[in-house]
Amino acid sequence: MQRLMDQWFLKITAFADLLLDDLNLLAGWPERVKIMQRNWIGKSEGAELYFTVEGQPSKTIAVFTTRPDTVFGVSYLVLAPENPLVQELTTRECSGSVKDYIEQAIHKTELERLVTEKVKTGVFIGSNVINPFNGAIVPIWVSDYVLMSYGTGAVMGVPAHDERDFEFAKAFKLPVKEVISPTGQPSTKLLAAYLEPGVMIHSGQFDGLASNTAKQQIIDWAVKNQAGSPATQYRLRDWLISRQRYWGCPIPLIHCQRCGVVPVSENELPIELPIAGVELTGFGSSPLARQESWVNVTCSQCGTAARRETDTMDTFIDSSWYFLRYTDAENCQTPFSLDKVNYWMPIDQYVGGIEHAILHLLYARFFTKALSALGLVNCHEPFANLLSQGMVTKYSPTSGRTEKMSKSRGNVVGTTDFFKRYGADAARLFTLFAAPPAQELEWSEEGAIGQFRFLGRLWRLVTDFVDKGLMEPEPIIDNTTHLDLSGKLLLRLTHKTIKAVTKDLSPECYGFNTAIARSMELVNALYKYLAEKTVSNKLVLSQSEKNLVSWSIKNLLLLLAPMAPHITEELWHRSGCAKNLNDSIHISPWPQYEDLLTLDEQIELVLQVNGKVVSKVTAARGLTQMQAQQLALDDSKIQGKINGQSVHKIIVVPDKLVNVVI
RNA sequence: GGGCGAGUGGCGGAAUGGCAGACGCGCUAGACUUAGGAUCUAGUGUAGCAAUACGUGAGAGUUCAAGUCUCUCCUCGCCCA
Repeated sequence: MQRLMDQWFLKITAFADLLLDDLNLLAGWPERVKIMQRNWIGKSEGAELYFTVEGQPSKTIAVFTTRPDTVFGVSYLVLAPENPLVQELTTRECSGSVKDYIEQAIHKTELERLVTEKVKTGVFIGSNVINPFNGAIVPIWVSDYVLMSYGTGAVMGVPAHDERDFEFAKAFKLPVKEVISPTGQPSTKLLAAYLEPGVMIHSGQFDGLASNTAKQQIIDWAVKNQAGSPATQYRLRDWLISRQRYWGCPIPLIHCQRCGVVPVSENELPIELPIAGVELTGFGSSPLARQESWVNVTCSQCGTAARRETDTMDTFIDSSWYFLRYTDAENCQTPFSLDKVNYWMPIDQYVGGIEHAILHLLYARFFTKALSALGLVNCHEPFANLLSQGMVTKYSPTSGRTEKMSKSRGNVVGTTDFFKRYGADAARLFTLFAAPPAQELEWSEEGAIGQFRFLGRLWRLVTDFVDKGLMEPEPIIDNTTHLDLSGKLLLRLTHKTIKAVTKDLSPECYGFNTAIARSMELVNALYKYLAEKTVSNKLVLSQSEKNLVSWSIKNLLLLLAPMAPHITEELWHRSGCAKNLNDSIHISPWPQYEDLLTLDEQIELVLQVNGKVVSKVTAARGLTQMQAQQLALDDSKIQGKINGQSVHKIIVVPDKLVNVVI
């Protein structure tokens, strides 16, 4: 059941164009979020056309349409049940059926009314209108597929070129008049609405034009003849902020008999919720309305008795600007100061769930634009970069499916127990490792324990090395460093890892999962290297090798620090890398790599015949095209495949692959 | 019904148009151990003893070369109606 109520709205529609256009400024936002916002705002351009009521030349009905080019195909007009014109224009003979119809229509929700598959309902109200373009007399109907809140609450019915109108006409045997055809020739029989552009027919002086061209000419004609005007509609509605709840920020307005609606004066703000004697019954009016001592106040303008507004605000209000308060949280005078808010805003990186793609992010953008228009903040957009992370999911025993983690689904995992057993670093590492951040993440206890094991490996690697007295807190790697082949490989892998992790952690990438995988590879390689250098249970390293391993470990810790902050800090101190007790790994400079040192001396060249891998050879890096070709042609397996056939061409991808096409 | 996204081993997932399956989980075998749900080593896409063949939802196309680009279809998810 719906009922009519006076409520408060914020006029977000006044910013519709700005909110739409400025999406183009948001290069750092995911495309799909911008698309959702665009659809939500739903700008459609077209015209309002005026139909004069037959027999009442002073009365016209305005309809909004995106397809003025179909106006010659109008076979009826439909009013929304709530449209006041229904009462005015219903004839006495029709009043009974119209009244019954409206009675049942207002009990339906908007969603029910707009379902397209649903059988169309409606009744004729007895009056007719005149089509200003061709003078045709068409009947006025009332039907619930038209909403009062969109456009003018009235639409023109063009069954030949609109799906819903087609259904409606079929249901009530109304004429279907084709006015646009793909070929310019009338169709023999229309089995469905034709929605595409085409050539105008049965449209008087517009016949033969392309329908897209005719659109503008029809609007021009309407303007010249006072039969309409260009118009733009938005799907976006004004933001209803009234809630009939106790928990919420009171709307700071007073209803005065004499002055009307008056804002509460600034020195009386904020209005606090009454605490004593509040009953939360869940029935009837807002609990606040029953708090007489709170509700009864004096008008801040005239001083006579008045009543407070008892609606509270939508909580989206708070989330629309909290980030501005964060810039100046201890300010007692104003919500935030200009210099601080302008120093920090816009936010470099905002992270939020995809479920906020529309409402929260649109409202926050709206607030920023409104405050910007008032000169309270300089930026026009609050969030420069947006990462919309996926939801955490888990198998739910109640439904038997993997779904969003929530209390109601009974698939929540408490962090406290997990932290006690495995630590916060393991939990953090797992959530970063299990999937890329934008994707859904399925919680798995086994997977998280895997991260715990990895941290154990890291811990033993570092502490064993330190306990053996081999750690050099200030390792020097230069041209006095002499390394064997496996030492060179470890040096190179460390440079490669720094390069890869640095790229993975950059805002363009945010590949935390691969960053962790790279770090694991480095840990594995360090174990392998140390095992290789252990002879009959004794680890023997030259000074150069001690420096190498120390340097590698130090960089490894730095790379992992953002993702496993606690254990890396502890190891940083234990390994003597911290300068003093107050020093921290988290303020240490990020590791540097040398591109030249990431390159392998020997590479594996893949040899293909017709795109299929036939052989692989090890070769020096940087071979010329000719050298690589020759290498392939000399290979015995390649020769076997060629087997005397003529070679059409050879494609060489330097340092990667040679493809012999026969 | 519309919009958007995604389909890759037993599982989560890697892969500037250039060796599909990095890394991890799980599993298998072994070592160590009083013990193991600890640790270490090796193996692990499918079929096959093997050589090899086949493999990224299905089908077509572009290309010397397609998980990746284009088209059609199927399934799932999210948002909207």
